[in-house]
Amino acid sequence: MSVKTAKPAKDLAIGDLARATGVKITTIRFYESIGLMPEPARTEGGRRVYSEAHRRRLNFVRHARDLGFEVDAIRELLTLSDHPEQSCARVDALASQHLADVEERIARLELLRTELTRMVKACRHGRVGDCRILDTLADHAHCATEHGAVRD
Amino acid sequence: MSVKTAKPAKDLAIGDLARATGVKITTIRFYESIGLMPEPARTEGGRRVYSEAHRRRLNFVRHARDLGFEVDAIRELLTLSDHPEQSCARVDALASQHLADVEERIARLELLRTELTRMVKACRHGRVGDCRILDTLADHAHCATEHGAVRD
DNA sequence: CTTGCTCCTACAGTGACTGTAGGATGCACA
DNA sequence: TGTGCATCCTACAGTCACTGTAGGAGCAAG
Repeated sequence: MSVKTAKPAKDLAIGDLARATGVKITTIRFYESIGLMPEPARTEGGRRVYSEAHRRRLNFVRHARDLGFEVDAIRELLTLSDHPEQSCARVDALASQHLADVEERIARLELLRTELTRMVKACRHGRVGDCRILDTLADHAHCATEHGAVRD
Repeated sequence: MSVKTAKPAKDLAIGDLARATGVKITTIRFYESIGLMPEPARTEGGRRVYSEAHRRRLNFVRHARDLGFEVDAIRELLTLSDHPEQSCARVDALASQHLADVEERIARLELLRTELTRMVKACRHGRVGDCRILDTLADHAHCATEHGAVRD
């Protein structure tokens, strides 16, 4: 009763994989060098040959990076997804922590936005000598970001 | 009619300057190496000696960094502030551009927050094999950040 | 056989610092 | 005058997640 849809198991060159996932060739090689992607098979000429499993894994990595997860977190998520019987509490914790980080960055950036908006509005478009923006930078007596700067 | 308050013109060691501005010693030396701070005088033993002018300049740099300005922008702001007769249009442009950058980053992070919140809420706290978070990372059919990822 | 695209390795560069090693200086106190 | 210790010095490697470059080799079509 085996179905007739023979899986093509199509091999992909690194360029094909790059196009299929939207990850640059150099980045794929970089992911291999840091162990995010396994070392693929090679042709006789030494070129990398990827499978569908590689494509799925790289998609996972890319999506996690798009969501801002750090490489170490992605490494852990990949390990976790290889153990489907375990509790997903750790997955939840990683995602929740990342969400908290994102929210903190938003909060800091909103303080920055407030301060910068005030600065820009104060500008009278005169000469540098009378510039309120530079005054603010020089004096900085009342800055919203005084305790705990942003540092991106 | 000269006033009696003789300016002390107090010299500062690098550690004093660090305490006065909240910038680490290593960072002060780094700013000197990239030309944000001028090379100070030295004692006979080779230690850096700073003046009040240095302190003011370093405060300016620190405040600008706290507000997220990049080093190149700060370099330009410093140059501008040395020419008080010029128009401050360029200062305004730098600050406005930076504000726009901050707002764009906020917008991107808010998309991220939406997506991450959805992911975390979908988690059923079961086993990894049923994890919705990992599903989202693997499939990623409907991601808000599909066009233009964050990359911090 | 040649053209031109794809791919290879190895390494340096990015930004804004931080950390470390190994040694010199300078000042207070005995 | 000695000694102990905080402060300071230079030089360089490490951080993060890539990106860019140099110099060459593989491979398919014309």
